[in-house]
Amino acid sequence: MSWAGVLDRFVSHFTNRLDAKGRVSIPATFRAVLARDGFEGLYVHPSLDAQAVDCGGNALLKEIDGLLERLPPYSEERDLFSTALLGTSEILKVDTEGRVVLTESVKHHAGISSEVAFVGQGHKFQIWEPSRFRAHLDEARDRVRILRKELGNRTAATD
Amino acid sequence: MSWAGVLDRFVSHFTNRLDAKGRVSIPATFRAVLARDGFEGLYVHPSLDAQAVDCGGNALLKEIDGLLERLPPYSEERDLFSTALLGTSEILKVDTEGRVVLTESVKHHAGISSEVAFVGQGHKFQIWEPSRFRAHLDEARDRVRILRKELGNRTAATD
DNA sequence: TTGACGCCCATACAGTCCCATGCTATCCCA
DNA sequence: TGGGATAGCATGGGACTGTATGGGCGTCAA
Repeated sequence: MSWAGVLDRFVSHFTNRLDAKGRVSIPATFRAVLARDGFEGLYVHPSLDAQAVDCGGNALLKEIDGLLERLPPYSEERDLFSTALLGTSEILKVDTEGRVVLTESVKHHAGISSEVAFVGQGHKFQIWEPSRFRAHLDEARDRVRILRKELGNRTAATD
Repeated sequence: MSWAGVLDRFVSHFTNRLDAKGRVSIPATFRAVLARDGFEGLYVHPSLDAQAVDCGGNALLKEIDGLLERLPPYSEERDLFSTALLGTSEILKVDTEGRVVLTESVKHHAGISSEVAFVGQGHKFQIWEPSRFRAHLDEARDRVRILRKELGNRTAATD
């Protein structure tokens, strides 16, 4: 197995605690990916579908930008996307210890109070309230199981 | 901070209060973008399809110019657009603390009384009455979910 | 003169920086 | 191979700085 490119992706998940000031450490491995990406700070925006918040750097920003650029200026479509994507985004500062302060809106959207789950998703990662993430994960596993059965006839499942 | 490509975009949203003199602080991060843009003051005009006011600097002006240029000269269409966009525009002065005084017409169009929501939209930002913005945002997110599905075939949507 | 506006200084608070601590996993050497 | 030294990481907390906000004062124009 080749490890090339692995350092560029957010993988695995970690749970860290908020301190009294509302700070939480970004997992060191995620920080390394962000550093490679070259983005200063942490770009975040509430997920449209889940009670989670998408986080990342230039890779995530580029994805969003690419979506917006396809829409004609002054179209209502574009304003809607800008509002929903850029207007709700935030750029969090990362302190020298690699921590961020989550804003109220971020915590509210994800239902976060004392702990935060960081979940790698390749070019980005998500933050969740830990118990909600567990529930989400269980559901996802179930659906994967079903999907794999359906695919079973056509493809050999990899380990 | 050294955010190439990020500092020149309006991102995130903030809510600030009007003081007794009718002044309101432009969020510091937005001021930084305006400074980079090089525009003196703040260019504003009522949004065409929302109860909000579009604000920005040279980048916004350029977009408006570009839009008008694409319309046939001396056409009724062009007259209408230039009236709606340029005729209702104002250039607000920014004081040494980074505050502006909103004109009556601006406040009236957006229904602003005591608080102002600043909403980043990339090359420009909008100002809203906060509760109206919340409502608009809910609607915008709903519609983006739908639009994204329709666009799904053509673009890689964010998940 | 009065009222609106620009300019300047004052202040509270949140955000940011910097240094300290405990824990764990890793390394090194006997 | 075991056990102590070491380095990296999550976490805590004090000090300071920038930002939003409030208010005073002079200026210019009706």
